[in-house]
Amino acid sequence: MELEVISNISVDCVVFGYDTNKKSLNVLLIKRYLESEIGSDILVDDYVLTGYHVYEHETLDEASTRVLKELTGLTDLYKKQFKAFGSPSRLMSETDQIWIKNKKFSSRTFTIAYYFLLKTEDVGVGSKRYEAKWFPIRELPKLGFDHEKIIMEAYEDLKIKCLSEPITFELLPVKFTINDVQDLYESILGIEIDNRNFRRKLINKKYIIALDEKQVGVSKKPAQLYMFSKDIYEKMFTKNYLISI
Amino acid sequence: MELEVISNISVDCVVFGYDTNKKSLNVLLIKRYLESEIGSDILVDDYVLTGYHVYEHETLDEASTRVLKELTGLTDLYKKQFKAFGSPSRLMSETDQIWIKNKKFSSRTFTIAYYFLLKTEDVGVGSKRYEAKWFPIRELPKLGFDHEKIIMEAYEDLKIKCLSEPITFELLPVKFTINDVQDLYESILGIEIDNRNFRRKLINKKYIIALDEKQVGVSKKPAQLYMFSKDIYEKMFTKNYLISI
DNA sequence: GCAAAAGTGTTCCATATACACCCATGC
DNA sequence: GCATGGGTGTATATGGAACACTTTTGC
Repeated sequence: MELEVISNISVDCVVFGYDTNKKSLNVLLIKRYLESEIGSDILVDDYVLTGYHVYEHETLDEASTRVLKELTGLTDLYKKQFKAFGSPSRLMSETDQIWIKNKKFSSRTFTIAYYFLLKTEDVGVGSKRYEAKWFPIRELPKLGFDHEKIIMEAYEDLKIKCLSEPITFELLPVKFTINDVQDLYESILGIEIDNRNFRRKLINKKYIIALDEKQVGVSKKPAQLYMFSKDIYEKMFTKNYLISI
Repeated sequence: MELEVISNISVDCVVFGYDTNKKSLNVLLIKRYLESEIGSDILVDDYVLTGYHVYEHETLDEASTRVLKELTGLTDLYKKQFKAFGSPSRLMSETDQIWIKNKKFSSRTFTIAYYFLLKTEDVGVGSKRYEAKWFPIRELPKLGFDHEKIIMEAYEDLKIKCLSEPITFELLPVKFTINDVQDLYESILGIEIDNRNFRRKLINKKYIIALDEKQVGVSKKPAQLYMFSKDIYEKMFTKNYLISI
């Protein structure tokens, strides 16, 4: 069977990358640029999410994994399908229409949106044929299609999810300090957290394991390093039915 | 513009209905039945979710609302889009293929799944051209397509969601007793809850309002009736950032 | 020695949990 | 008067929230 794309269905990937040094939660975006053939006016110049149409033989999950691998080379990342977007008007802005006509895409395309979690440093941006760039979640550039909406909905989902599941460790290096984790939560949630309470809470978790190692090469007191044990977490996990409405 | 359906995209609706008297959480399903033209063998005889293809002019939300209105006559229900399903194998069982060929549907259809919450008693089952029937969530019949999977994923989502948002009141009559609410949580979650603790918890909420009314027509001590005030809930609502991982 | 961030303890309060009996009503 | 489900109180334990100073290191 030939590889055949389904012309009206795509996946779009919101790639969240955390930069531990800059304490910045970022989104990976791709340049969208088009000049007119005559006069070389700039017709389209903005950013979009990475995404592509789904192939006939693929599941949605496979399509999203493929798209992400093409851009970053990475697989086995944390991934969540969080919402489908299919409003008739979602690709109807003037620039979107110019783009779609140029690329001969269908103007009624439904997209299934995923988000991925990784460390910003794990992506060799620019090594690929795409012009991809990290943007802090609070400093997004002009975005094409309905991608700003998609990013914001992914972010809302991430904010809720990080409160109840240990997905934050997908955004951190294997070895991290307690303060790294706190900084990350503060970045994601946009709040301040009391350091003493937060430390106590984390250190008491059995799946947060103190290593026999400290930071090196820092010009201050080197901090204790920890790791997260998914194994222990999953073994301990017991569903709780606390009703908090 | 003519009404034109998008042949490879549908919405499917998991309709949850709670029966306060029977203390039963139910799912509304539609009979799928087909006999062979010669010999009248039964080719297809099972149940499916209500759903239909999306029209060109519609959003996904509008399509789901339309489908639900056609079946139940109801609008303005609690609704959540919870997942898209698009595996190439999702409609590939033998009976599904017979059905699809008979109905001339596309065998690679993506569906965007929603769930709805309502009171079983609000639906006049049988009043429509569909043969629709309620089934307790733990006693589902043989289901076509991948609809058992869809229902189970909707149910998992509902279980999580009812712990943190007051969506349970969508499943109860306007006036309810505290024990009604407890029974509902026990039905959804499949657990037992301590009555004294549960009562105290609920009665202390400002948005649970004691009415000047008691049950009538019961052959026992009539219980105090309460209502839920969405207004008060929303005014009081403050996002909490409790990290419980 | 100084700048910079790491690390540390205690008190108070809210809320979850465990647990068993009396009460009001309709029949 | 009795069956049925409605309704009540207390003690304990756990964990969150508030709060400020000392320590360690590299330079």
